[in-house]
This record gives sequence, structure tokens and C-alpha cells, in this order.
Amino acid sequence: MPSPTRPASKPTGLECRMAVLGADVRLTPHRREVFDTLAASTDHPTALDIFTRIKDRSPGISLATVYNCLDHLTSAGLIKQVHLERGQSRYCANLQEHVHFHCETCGKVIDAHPAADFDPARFWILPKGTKVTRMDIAIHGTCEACANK
Amino acid sequence: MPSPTRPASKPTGLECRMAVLGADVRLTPHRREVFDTLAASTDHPTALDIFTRIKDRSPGISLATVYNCLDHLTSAGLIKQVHLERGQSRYCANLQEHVHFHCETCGKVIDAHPAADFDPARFWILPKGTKVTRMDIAIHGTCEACANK
DNA sequence: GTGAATGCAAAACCTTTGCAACTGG
DNA sequence: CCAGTTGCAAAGGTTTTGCATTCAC
Repeated sequence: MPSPTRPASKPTGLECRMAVLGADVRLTPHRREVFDTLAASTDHPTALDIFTRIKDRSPGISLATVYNCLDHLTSAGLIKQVHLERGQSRYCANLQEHVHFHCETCGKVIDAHPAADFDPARFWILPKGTKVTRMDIAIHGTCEACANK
Repeated sequence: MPSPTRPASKPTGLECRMAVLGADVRLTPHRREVFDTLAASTDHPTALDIFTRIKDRSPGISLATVYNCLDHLTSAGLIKQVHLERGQSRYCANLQEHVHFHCETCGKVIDAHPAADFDPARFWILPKGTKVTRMDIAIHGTCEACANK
């Protein structure tokens, strides 16, 4: 008899990702929804964007809960926070090594992946004793559509 | 008689930098102060930090003016905005190619310079037609002092 | 059962705006 | 002279907090 204790809701990428990463966060419907919404987005939404998208489905959710979920998912390493502009943060469920291309004209954010396998930290002289946990690389410019206007 | 029209304040690095870069911003005492304060700082201050430091000398200045000056200096390319954390922006007068190391324990920010001359954009596959204007690279981790605690 | 997560609303914080007065070029 | 800059105060937007209630484990 296969796993009789599994809850009624269908399993999401979140459980799978938690297992792979060995992350330990308490699994609640809202955290699942925040994660699923982010994972289904290609546009690096802000907390308010995520809140708005979820509210259509689950009217009960509050913005504070979205922030709470995003913070927990971020510190568990299940999603990433992205800082591109003044005033607001964006989020990203893509954990592959990548950089963010940010169009300064239309605001669009596009993931760009490394051309070859290489160790970026090798290219900069960091102070002795420094421990690196992650790198955020943002490339600002103009996307093709805006460049052709 | 040497330059009788020169104002009482001593010339700063700002005029020099404007000349080198061909930047055109109206030169006011506050813009000079904001630039000088930032140029004299090694800690990548926030707008409020800069406001506080200037207020000791020039009690008349307002926070809105500091933001205004920072925005003008940034769009003229005379300083850079740095986004490392949620909620607040930092500023930086170092225009050399460099990355920011951010200690997640004590919040300290350290400039790190490239080990060799290389074109970072070459390492990522950007969408066709993309025009790059600048790159922001943030390396997050733990500084030596915090690692030894 | 129990500690953790949530909703709500208010607060705190960062940043922008409007307008009258002033000033650099 | 006059467009652009400033101070002030208020508004706007984002993020955090406190507390009673609810829920996952």
C-alpha cells in the first residue's frame, strides 16, 4: 500500500526541492502556494506581485504572510532574493547558476546562464579569510525589443 | 590676481571627475558636499548615512536634497548606486571596475578588484540584441573578523 | 499538545512629490 | 535673468511588528 499518510493536496516541487537540498521548513499551504506561484513565474515578481497572484486563488492570504513565507524559503535556500532597483526586492525560484539581465527601459528581467563551467570567485581578489556563500550578478542594459524602438 | 571669480569653497574632486567624464551637472554646494562625503567614506553609506554625516557640518540640508543630489550624481555617472539588501540602497564613489563583498554577519561592505583584465560579459549567454550598460556584482558571505568569532 | 505560522492592523522605514523661495551659470 | 535646486512637510510605497487565533507536526 503506497504512502497512506500523504496529505490530500498533490505533491509540489517544494517537497522535492526540500528533499534534494536537505532543507527543513514547516510545510504549510501558504508556503506551498508562495513557492508554486514563484516557480510558475518567469518575471521575477516582487512580494506584492506574488501576493496579488495568490489572492485570486486564496483570498484569505495576507501580505505579511507572503513576506514571512518568502523570508523562510529564502533562508532555507529554496528560493533567492534579487535586488535590482531601489525600493523593492524581487524573488526567483531558479537555483541554477545564473545572472539577471535587467532592461532599464521596460524593467524586464531575464535569466542568463554561464557560457562555460567556471568559478566566478576566482576572478576577484577578496580579502584574506573571506568565506563566500553566494554571488549576485546583475547585468543592466537594454533588451532587444527596447533597443529597436 | 588669481581667479577672482572662484567661490570661497575649495575645489573638490567633483569638478575634476566631471571634466574627465564629460559629465554635466549643475554645481551646487550641496552636491559638492554629498559627493565629498561619499568620496571620503569607505563604508558604502545609505542616503540616510550621508544625510547624517553632512548635517553635522551643514545643519540646513534636508534628506530630500540628499536623495536629489544622489540621483543626479548617479545619472551623470559620477557615483554608483548599490543594491545589496532589501529596503535600502547604498552609494559608492569608486568608479573603478570592482565588485562588492558583503558580510552577512556584520553588514560590512568591501570593494574587491578583478584579479586580471577580463570581460565579464563574455562568460554569460545573453539574449540576442541585448545592450549592456553596466554590471553589478555582489559577493555575499562572511568577513574574516566574523568568521573567527 | 505545542511551538510555529497566520491574519489583521498598525507602525516603522525608505523614498518621492508639491510648492514656494532661492541661486548658480 | 531663469531654469534648475532647495527646504519643508506631507504622501506614497515597501517591509516589519504585535498579538490573538489557528494549524502542522
